[in-house]
Amino acid sequence: MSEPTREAQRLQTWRGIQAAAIRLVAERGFAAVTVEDVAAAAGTSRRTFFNYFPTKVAALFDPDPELADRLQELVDRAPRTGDAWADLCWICRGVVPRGDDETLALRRRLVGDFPEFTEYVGAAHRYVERALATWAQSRFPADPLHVRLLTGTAGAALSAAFLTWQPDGSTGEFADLLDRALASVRVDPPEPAQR
Amino acid sequence: MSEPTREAQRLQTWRGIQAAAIRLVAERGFAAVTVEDVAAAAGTSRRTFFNYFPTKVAALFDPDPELADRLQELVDRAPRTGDAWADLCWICRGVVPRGDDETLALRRRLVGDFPEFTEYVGAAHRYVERALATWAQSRFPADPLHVRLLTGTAGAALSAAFLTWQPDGSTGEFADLLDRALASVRVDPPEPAQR
DNA sequence: GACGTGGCTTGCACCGGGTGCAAGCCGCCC
DNA sequence: GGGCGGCTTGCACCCGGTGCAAGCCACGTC
Repeated sequence: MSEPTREAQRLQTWRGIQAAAIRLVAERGFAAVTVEDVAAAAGTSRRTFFNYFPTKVAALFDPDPELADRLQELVDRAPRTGDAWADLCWICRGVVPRGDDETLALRRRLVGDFPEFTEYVGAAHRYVERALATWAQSRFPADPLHVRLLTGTAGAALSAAFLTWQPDGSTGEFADLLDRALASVRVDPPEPAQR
Repeated sequence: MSEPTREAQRLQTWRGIQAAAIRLVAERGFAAVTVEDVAAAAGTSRRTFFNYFPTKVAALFDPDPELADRLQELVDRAPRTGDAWADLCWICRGVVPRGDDETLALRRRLVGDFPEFTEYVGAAHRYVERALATWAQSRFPADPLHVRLLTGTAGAALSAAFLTWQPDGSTGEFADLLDRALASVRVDPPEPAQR
């Protein structure tokens, strides 16, 4: 057997746990699966589960480390035109590559099958929002209202598109839906406070 | 003493628990206060606490029943112009009466003192979002994307304004801030799916 | 004014998510 | 080969949240 370097080992168990979590929850529903179940299915201990994921929801929605890297890169390369909202949309579009809908469909089906789950959808995109937030923050350090409006609105558009999208294809490709959602919303710099 | 009708009694303990919760959390922070503490401070039992509030956060952010009634009334009276986003803004503005900033300031101070708390802010406005959602739903039953964009964006604006507002008055009145937030965002009907 | 119904409270027992701690295992580097 | 340090695991614990069943008492009825 090849040398199981520590890093590779870690990535592997990370993915093992996430895969187990998604599979089990898809089968039985969120409430009917305990962390212990997931850990066992992934061949680790309950305690180890929490070494990798801070919460049960995180196991379902935390982004694959490689994807997180890609997101960071995206943020770094974001354009800086005069239209901040347009730039933000550019990043959002980059988050969802066309065609590659596999895990997205899985997660979306989770929400469809178990509606109680909808309240976690916000958390699902929170890591994107965090990235957007640092971007916006670096761009408008003096205008916190603008920063929060930009990131919050982008998050709303993401969630709206995600919830409206149907994994059976009846609503078309997710990327297109997200485009429509982003196109119908606008955030402009708020006028400065009364002086 | 006057007759303690059941309804009045109930409202009183509801308010007692919420007041105790806000006070204690403001003093010690969210994590350092247990449900048992709150119940004891309110002079009831732990179990009763959960008869009134489904979760610990709810005790802090659930709207006073009378306020909830007012919100419902507001939704019923909302205008129905051709501009749905404008109508929605009208409702949002009605939620926050000018001048009456007391409990708002209390809650805002909570977030200021304990930043870990920020993630619950969304939950804080969720009851508003729910009301907006039914309104939007009744208005655009055939366009779920539009419905979700409207309510999600409105919620984002509310949260952004709430987080940017400073209870010390340095950012002016909350209602004004909310106005600026709402004014700098727009949601238009998404173009229909490709056909 | 007595009485029974039913809502509200409460204690109890239980589940399960999340955490600190300390011991052990083993890849890695010197 | 040997020690350092990261990763795993079990254990004990805290606390949020829930079902249940018993008791209490306001309220409507006669």
